Amino acid sequence: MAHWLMKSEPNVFGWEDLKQKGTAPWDDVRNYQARNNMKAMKKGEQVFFYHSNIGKEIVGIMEVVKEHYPDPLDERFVLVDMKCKKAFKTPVTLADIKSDPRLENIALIRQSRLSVMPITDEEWAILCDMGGI
DNA sequence: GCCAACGTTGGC
DNA sequence: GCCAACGTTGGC
Repeated sequence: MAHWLMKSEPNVFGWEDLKQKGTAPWDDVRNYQARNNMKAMKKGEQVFFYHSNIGKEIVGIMEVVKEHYPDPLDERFVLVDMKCKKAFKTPVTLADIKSDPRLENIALIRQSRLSVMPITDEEWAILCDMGGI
């Protein structure tokens, strides 16, 4: 099973919004690399939720409940449905991630503008541990 | 508010 | 197909 990370600005759509809804479509991705990653997501895979701009931290884990389908607003792109799974006990900040040498190659740092990216199994385990779960 | 990184657009 | 101009993301 692959692992992923998705970014959202919490003032637009944050962890609390997903928690309240339970399940929600992940929309507004307008970048082909990010879209290709969304297309590769399989039902049941786990995804970190990262708050960009405000907070700059991983706040929890969600799960893919519906694999990619066309974006009704733009057929070049796709949506996936995500379910709120588990909040981190302690959010893991970008500063925390940058200061850990084990995470120096994480896509979050290496490709700072990418909004949907794969996370290695090793990175996943480290980040879950840092998040207290 | 600034700017680096980088993706997209459009003229040629 | 190249590349300059431009727009966007996202950290600082």
